[in-house]
Amino acid sequence: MAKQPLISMRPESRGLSYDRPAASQIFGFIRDAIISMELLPGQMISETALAQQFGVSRTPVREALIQLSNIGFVEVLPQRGTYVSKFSMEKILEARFIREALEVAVVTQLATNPDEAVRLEAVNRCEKILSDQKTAAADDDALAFQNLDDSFHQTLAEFTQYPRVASFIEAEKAHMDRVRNLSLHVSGQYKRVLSQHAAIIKAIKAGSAEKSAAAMSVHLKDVYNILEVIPQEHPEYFV
Amino acid sequence: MAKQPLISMRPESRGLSYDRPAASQIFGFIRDAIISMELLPGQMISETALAQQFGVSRTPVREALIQLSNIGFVEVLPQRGTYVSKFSMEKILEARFIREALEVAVVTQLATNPDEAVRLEAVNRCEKILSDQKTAAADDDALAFQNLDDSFHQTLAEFTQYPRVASFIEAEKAHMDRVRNLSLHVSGQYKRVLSQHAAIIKAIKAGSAEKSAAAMSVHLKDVYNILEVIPQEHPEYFV
DNA sequence: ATCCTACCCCTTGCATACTAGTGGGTCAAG
DNA sequence: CTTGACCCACTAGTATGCAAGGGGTAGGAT
Repeated sequence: MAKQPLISMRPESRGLSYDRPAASQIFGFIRDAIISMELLPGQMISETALAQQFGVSRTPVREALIQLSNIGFVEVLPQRGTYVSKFSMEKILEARFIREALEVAVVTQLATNPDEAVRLEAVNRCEKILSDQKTAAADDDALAFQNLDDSFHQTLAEFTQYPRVASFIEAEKAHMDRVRNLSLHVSGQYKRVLSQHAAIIKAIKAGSAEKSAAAMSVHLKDVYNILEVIPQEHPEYFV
Repeated sequence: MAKQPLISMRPESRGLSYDRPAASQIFGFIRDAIISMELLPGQMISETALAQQFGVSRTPVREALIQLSNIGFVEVLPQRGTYVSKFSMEKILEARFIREALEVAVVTQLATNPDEAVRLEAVNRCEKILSDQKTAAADDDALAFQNLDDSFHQTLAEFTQYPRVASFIEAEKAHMDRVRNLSLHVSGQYKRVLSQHAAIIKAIKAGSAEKSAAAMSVHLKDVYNILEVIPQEHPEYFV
């Protein structure tokens, strides 16, 4: 009997593109499936099953899973199986710590950038995103809101000119998005996030490193709210 | 004819341990060889050659190389070869930026830790390392000095209780150690490093987040000195 | 002499086969 | 009914073979 596929794929995306390494594409598929909670914490994901589903051999799947274990999304237990990582308070706080460290450094560098034109462009682009976010909040479109939140932080990171900084932030952010996607507790949070983003922009515009850092720090500590309710609502996903 | 082995191995370490995945062990071997400049930037390292040398198949070697490419130590060019990454000013500055962001956050957290006993233990352990470092400097033992420098920063990072923070710092530091190992420009630097470490300890002891962060920031910006001479001395290792 | 072309070797990417080890399920003994 | 041993199915780790493509080289044409 055919098992339930681990990852649902639309027909047009069932096949992998031929002009890019299969392992890299598979990595992206699984990562997105984990972030969106399509693959649930604690769930076993077999190399063989994924290989059949993607129509490839175990080798590229295995390479993708190794990469995912590096960023803490799965855990590979030799001779036992590969499992989607469960949440743990320690790991979430760790991701938050790393992300805050990086993002504080990002806004500090940006706010103290002597080239005012650069600061202005950053501010303009972030204000555009913020205004779109207000629209998304008004429409109660949580998905769009979250994507724009991503854009906001990525845009800031790109101004460091250090691509790995942006990718690190994205990776650490993903850990928290995963938790956030457990339930849509965002309705009441729209307003707070919007005002926090506005405060960050304002501080950068003013060229104040201290205020920028403080505003970012406050913003990123906001997840503590969620962390007080979610573990109790979904204890099965926590270690 | 037998080619020159890529990595020199002592007889007793020529074989891999059987109770640990081969890929992981090989990863460590190659990483250390790259940091110590035993494998030179730009040098080609073939999967086949390494496999023969370690007495394994290409598979575990390949997995190790993929991991090394993730941390930017090698570059895998499909159908062309795998090469030890050359230095680039951008990548070095990027590593420095990430490391500063993390280490500043580390000492900030430590300095503001309300539990004074924890601060005291951190200070004590770091002072012990610092005193060993003074001995190493007096003996002009650059290798010991560098190892102790590692210990100093790792010890601080461990006090965050976030293991990934320590490993990130270690990884970013490795990029700079690689450059540093190009030549022993350290003789004149001993004194500066020692006083900078002392300043960091003093600020933590005083419980001042601002002073701790500033002291760490100054310390990590010190590499700029090296970066002004090394690229000119070894242009062949830079892109 | 120079340029172009065809070929061949070597590279990584992927597929397949095999090994060792874990955990569960079954069956028999107490 | 409980408990223990054994067997089997399935896991990840590794070995090996094949496919596809890039690059250098040799040889011929101009």
